[in-house]
Amino acid sequence: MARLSYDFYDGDTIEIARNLLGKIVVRVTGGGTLLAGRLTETEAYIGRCDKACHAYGYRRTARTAPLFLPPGHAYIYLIYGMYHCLNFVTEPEGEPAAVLIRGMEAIAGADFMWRARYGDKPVTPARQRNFLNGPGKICRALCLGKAENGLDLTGDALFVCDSPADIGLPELPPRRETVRAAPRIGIDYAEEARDFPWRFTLEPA
DNA sequence: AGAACGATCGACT
DNA sequence: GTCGATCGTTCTA
Repeated sequence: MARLSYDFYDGDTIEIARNLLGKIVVRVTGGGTLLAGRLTETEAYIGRCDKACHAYGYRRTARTAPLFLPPGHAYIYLIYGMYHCLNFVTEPEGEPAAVLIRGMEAIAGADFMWRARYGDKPVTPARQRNFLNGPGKICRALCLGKAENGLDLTGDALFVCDSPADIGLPELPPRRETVRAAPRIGIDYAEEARDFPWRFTLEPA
């Protein structure tokens, strides 16, 4: 199946965060279930210059080690003791940086993801609105946790492709959309980096 | 060894 | 809008 290669991730993190919007994240679970979502929200984190990045100033610890892997790997960490966040490692190897995956629309395996998020709870408008609009929710839906930290994004368990056709699904109807840049969420401690407009969302034009 | 702190979420006023 | 849950990671000593 066609997927984005190493080269896509080997570059400027902000550019990649924008370029990821509209792309299809594909996850194949341990049980072989195909899950996919269209990316609608991302954030850039760059260790070299960004106090909000876990690897700010090239800080290298057990947790940040995956950020020093070559571009095109997954960085997944536990936050607030109960949620995981998925990132794609970017920049040339040795530059710790990544794109946080914050939002997507279900493309494949929606029923499986719903169950992973809500169990048997019934469908409600509120749950539909809040289905996949946060980093912790996405990891829950895609069954991503500590075990998947460091995964190679050119492998078969987790990757990104340009369109649903790349995984044998029908193309989506074209939509008029624009990219909005805004300050990132939940990093008020990060001093000047708090205001960097490195959060990108895909919105109706 | 102990303390402080989250790149969040869902329940609730 | 506010607030508590919950625990691994990191830092200090």
